[in-house]
Amino acid sequence: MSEETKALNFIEHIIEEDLANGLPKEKLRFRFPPEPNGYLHIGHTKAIGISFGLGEKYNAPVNLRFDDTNPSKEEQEYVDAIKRDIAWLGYKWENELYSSDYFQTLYDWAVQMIKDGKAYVDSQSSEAMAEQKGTPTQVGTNSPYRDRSVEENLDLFQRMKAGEFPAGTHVLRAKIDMEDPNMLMRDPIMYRIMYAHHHRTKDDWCIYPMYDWTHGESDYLEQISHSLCSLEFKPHRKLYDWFRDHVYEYSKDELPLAPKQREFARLNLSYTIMSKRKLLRLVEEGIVSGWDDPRMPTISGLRRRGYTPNSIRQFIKKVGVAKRENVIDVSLLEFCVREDLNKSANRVMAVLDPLKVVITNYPEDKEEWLEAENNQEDEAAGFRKVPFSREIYIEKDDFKEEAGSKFFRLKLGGEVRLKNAYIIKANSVVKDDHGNILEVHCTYDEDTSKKVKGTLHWVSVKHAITAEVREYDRLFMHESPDGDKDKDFMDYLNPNSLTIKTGYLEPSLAEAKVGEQFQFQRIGYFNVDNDSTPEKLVFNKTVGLRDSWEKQKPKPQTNQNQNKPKQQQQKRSAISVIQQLGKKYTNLPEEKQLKSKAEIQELAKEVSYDDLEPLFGTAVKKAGTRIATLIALKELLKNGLERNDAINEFIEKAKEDKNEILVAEATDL
RNA sequence: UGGCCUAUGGUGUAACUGGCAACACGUCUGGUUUUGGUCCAGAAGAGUCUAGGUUCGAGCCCUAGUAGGCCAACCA
Repeated sequence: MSEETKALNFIEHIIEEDLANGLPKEKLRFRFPPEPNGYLHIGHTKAIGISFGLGEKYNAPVNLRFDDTNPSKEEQEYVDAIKRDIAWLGYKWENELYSSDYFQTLYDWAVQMIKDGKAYVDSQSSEAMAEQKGTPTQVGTNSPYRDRSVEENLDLFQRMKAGEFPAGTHVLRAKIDMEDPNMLMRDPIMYRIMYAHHHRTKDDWCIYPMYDWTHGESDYLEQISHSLCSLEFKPHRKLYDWFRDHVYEYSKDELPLAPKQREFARLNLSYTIMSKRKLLRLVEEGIVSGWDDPRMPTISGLRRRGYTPNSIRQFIKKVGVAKRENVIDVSLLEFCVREDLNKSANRVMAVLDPLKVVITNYPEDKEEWLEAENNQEDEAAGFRKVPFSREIYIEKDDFKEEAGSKFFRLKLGGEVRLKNAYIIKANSVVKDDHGNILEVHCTYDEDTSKKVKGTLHWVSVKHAITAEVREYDRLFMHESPDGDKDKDFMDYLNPNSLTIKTGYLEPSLAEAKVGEQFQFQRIGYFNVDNDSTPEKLVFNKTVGLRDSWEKQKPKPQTNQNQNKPKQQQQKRSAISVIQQLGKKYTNLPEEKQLKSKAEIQELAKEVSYDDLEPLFGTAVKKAGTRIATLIALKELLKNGLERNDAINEFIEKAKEDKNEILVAEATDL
């Protein structure tokens, strides 16, 4: 195994370090712990990719554990969807587990904690407890029940479990420190009473453990070595460790490994939302057709849209892992699907916005079946036949009566190649009363060896089959729809996120099956939607082809006002740029020094003496800054600045400096 | 009147124990091409938030500041 020293992310560094410090490689174990209360989305794929990716990299097991401690929000439907999505991405979990499997162990440990005086039953209202909890900037105060005896706590807790109390009357709390600056340490709740039906444990329990008391302990029970989660759980780490250290004392003989939690920044995608609650709202309010609507950022939505597992895994690989907040541009995701589909999708011809072309010198009854290559990127893809006849459709955009030389599609008097067929020349147009073009009349030439600049896709009118084609645009018009706290994300909905067209397709598509993917040549990648039937084909546009022609045309209107954000990073003052250049100056190779020097001289024109004088006092050690200052000063002197004592002193000091460059700059003064 | 985390080209990530900032996307040229796609060649774009300090030498270490994020659910 030749270790090519690939750049590691910070989590991999941690693991490598643990390994180097004696953690046996066989002890490595990870987990992905979704709560089954919604569908997985593109943000989750990052967490999935990290933990399962690590499992693949180190050949370590990865558990799929459903964090199902809140029966009121969780459902079997979500469990099934989550499993389907992870499997579809191509990941294999070692065990399918549920936090609810550990309820009894958790309970036993809790009893142990009570006996050790580390937990107590509180019997106040949630309001009273919230009040005592304090605020981030204000310490909390102890509960009046904090010092109940062990016997009383034990009795109460058992009776909570037995169902003797109504919901909300008692809770079990860890006894930690109400003055801890970390609010999670202020006697966090471990159990609450809930008379709810659990999707797995049914009605066995009426007390349910809270996240903090469940999650870390589940990790410990599964002997997870590295418990990876997103940044907002960072404050929980202190509590994670506190709970873990206690149960470790109870069970270290059977469970020798103490897991550690580490946190990474979650993924954000521009122009989309990632909150399960908000996605649910889109579903419930009928904005989208369901969790798998192709416009949804859910995994099932992306799947239906035509994204491939491989493209999503590539995407996750490319976005990397770090600890700072980030917003990934959707163009990266689009790049990843195109890259994948380019290799695998067969090319076909489809016209989505038809204009009829009549080839006047082609016999009325004649038809030919011409050979077409399925995918030039894949030799094995083979060939198929496409029918040609006197009347064909081309794309409306592909014809103009008159156009400049930059437009190398069809224009009157111009020639263009029909993909897989002949070269045609446009001679005249037929228009209706309003001047709309109805037909273009062309003549064809059988000699296909000619050099012509443009190539168009087309489809024979007589042979064309029709299909419903759904084109999607981003769901939101704002780069971060939920970024503004006092603006509802629904206000940014894009009313045109779905466009339905009738497409005219080459007949080979008649047998296309649900899920099959194609490149409609010169347009984009499309797949057959679930709604498709043999009687009525339905296609989704996955993503358009890169289009360098579109970019040259003047932008229609509204969109892409990239210049708007224009972050008001106030232009940095000339003097501060000079300082910065100076900082580096002495480290630069000579060539770059000259460049910097010229730049400083240029900037000096915008600098006043008052800007410069404070820099005379720069520490002797900072030779670079002094050089830059001197260069700028010389420029000012050249432009008529009078010398004064401060200047003279600065120059004299420069002449005596040990730095040669500085001395050299000073000598000619 | 707190605590914790973060700060590198437009975006995202790199830079092994300090040694003149790399890769990808995007952008712009040019070439090839029966897709204005793909592919190939090349370019521009940051001197690493600011100010001090340690060092022969700092994006990496220290101090202070600034900016952004997170923390007050019987949610996870």
